[in-house]
Amino acid sequence: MATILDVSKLAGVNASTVSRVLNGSARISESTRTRVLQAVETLNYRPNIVAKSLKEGTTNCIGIVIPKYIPMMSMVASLLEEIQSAAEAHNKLLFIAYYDHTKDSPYKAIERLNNHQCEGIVYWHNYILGTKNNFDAERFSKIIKSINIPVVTFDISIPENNNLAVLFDHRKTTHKITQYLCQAGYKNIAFISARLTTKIAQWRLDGYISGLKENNVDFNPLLLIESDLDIEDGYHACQELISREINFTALCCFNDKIAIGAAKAIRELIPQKEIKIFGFGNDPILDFITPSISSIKTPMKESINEVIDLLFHNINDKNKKNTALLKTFVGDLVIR
Amino acid sequence: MATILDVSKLAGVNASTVSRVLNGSARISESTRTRVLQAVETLNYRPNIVAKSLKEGTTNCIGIVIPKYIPMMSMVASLLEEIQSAAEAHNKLLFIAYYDHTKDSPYKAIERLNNHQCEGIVYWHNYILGTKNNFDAERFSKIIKSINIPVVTFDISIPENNNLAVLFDHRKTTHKITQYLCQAGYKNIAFISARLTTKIAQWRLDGYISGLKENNVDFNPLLLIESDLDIEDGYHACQELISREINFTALCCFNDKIAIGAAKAIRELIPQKEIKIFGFGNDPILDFITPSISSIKTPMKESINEVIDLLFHNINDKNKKNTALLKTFVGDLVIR
DNA sequence: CTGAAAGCGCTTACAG
DNA sequence: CTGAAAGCGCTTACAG
Repeated sequence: MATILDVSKLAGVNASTVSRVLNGSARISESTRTRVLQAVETLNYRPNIVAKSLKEGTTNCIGIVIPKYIPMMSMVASLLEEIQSAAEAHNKLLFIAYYDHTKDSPYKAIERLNNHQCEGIVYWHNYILGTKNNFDAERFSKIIKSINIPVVTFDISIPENNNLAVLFDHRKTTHKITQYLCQAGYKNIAFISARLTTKIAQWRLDGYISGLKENNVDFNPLLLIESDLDIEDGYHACQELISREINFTALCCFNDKIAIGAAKAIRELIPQKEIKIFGFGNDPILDFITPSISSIKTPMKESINEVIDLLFHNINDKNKKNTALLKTFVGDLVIR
Repeated sequence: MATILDVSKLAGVNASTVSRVLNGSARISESTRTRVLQAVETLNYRPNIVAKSLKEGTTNCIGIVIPKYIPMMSMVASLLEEIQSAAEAHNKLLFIAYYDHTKDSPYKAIERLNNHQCEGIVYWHNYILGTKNNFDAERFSKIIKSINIPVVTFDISIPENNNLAVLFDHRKTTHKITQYLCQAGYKNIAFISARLTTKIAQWRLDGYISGLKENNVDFNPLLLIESDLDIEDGYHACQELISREINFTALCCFNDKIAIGAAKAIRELIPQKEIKIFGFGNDPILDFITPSISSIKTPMKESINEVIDLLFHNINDKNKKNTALLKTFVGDLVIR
């Protein structure tokens, strides 16, 4: 690859002049400019961004840390597309790092990105994975503090990180659902929860129970069942629920996949019953599933935009103000 | 951020010694090693990889270029996860860049990655987008040649790029389906195709027709319809097909989404008929759709592994041998 | 085993 | 308007 020196020699000028022509950072006589551009063309010269970065102390890169095995694939895709668009608009390139169930995985991902001199990082938390890898908020915030770039956390808030975070109110989510169901006259509302070892499942359960309570419906533990997160898991959980013979008339599921599995079990085992099913995520596929599945539409687009805003605002503003940075989103009911 | 000089001062040694301790590139006396590591710890020093890259002429980064609006979201997710794992295993970080329907988008994506000194690039082609942005193979191969790093192309082959590519045989795909259907006794096999302006649609159509021919079934143009790629599009295309009243008994669809939409139309409009439906991609959701949809399972895992092999093999081997690098995959039928 | 020096490819004050 | 020099933070031959 040609360097700036090669170009300068060919054009018969100093390297600094080439730099200035290419960056438009000074007035250059028309004749030298032409000669320089000519030489650039001939040599097919492209500036080495690594050298540029070292000199300027800025890499024009941002990073995103993503959990593996996300239940909603489409979320990853849209998050990535949005963040990448935003990055490109700011003329930055996007690094991507995954973390998984292994112990040090989330911290290492952040450190790798930081070592590559990213200017900012988005960390997407996943409570399910976080339970498996023993996510340690203290260790996490220590790392965030030790590196010197903004880290926006998605779906988790770290107080020591100035609450630079975008959250979903998981409690309100299920609360909205039971509220809706109770007011529509449903009383026996079953709930297929995620494993209750996870915070997120606990919050959702809390919303479910408090929604019932507000409508004077007693919580019946027999209507509650824990499940893993895939379609098959929902299918089996619902089978089990049905076998308890408590005659539920509505069913709230932790996510759309579980709901799809549950719908299948209902279709096969108790097709004569009309059961109102709720999922979470509002996967477009739901329009094509029988029996119908209502869902919660998470404001992905808005929340992602918020993440992006927070990130770039904090990259540009070195003097981070301690204002309220935390943004919380709730989903909307989509009834089918 | 602390630099290597800060560390060396604190430890009372030369910067080169710090470098050697950290890289294990020479024998160091136990006492200096301890002092250096101590200083590293105290200052929370992390080497600046940008400086290291400039010096070593290697950035430990690879890049991937992905089309926006992929029909199969889960493919993006798995491709990214696999490539990222491989990258991490090779101790490399992954850049991601998207291209879209705008004219210069794919070339620019590659150039951006190259300017950031990636050591290798994976380019994932999409024929549908390629039609919209007037993908120009000549321009593309010119760029690939002008940059000096290996570019592995996925789902397209560029001869001037040493055919460093992983392909799907789209023709064989539909050929397999019609072959199967004909031998199972189906004669009126409808086909919801993608827009025939795209190469990929033409290949699939070719496979469809030749499969029929081999089984002495005449191609009936009334059984063919063009469609866009989403669920709704499949729904409408199938409606139209049904309104033609040609009594098709089997239906081959360009992808799973179209098939899902078509299945809905069939469920609603002609529920009494038993129609054998085929999609493409074998989305796991198909197990939960009525009426059943068979599909083609693309060997994603294997093909991605092949991409990764080609990429890292060519990053490490500077003297690219002109051996057969092209790998072609065909999908398998999954009957439901 | 360790230090001093040179250099990776840029940019940018400083001169003129 | 342009050049010469210094320096970003590393690594690595070269000495000793």
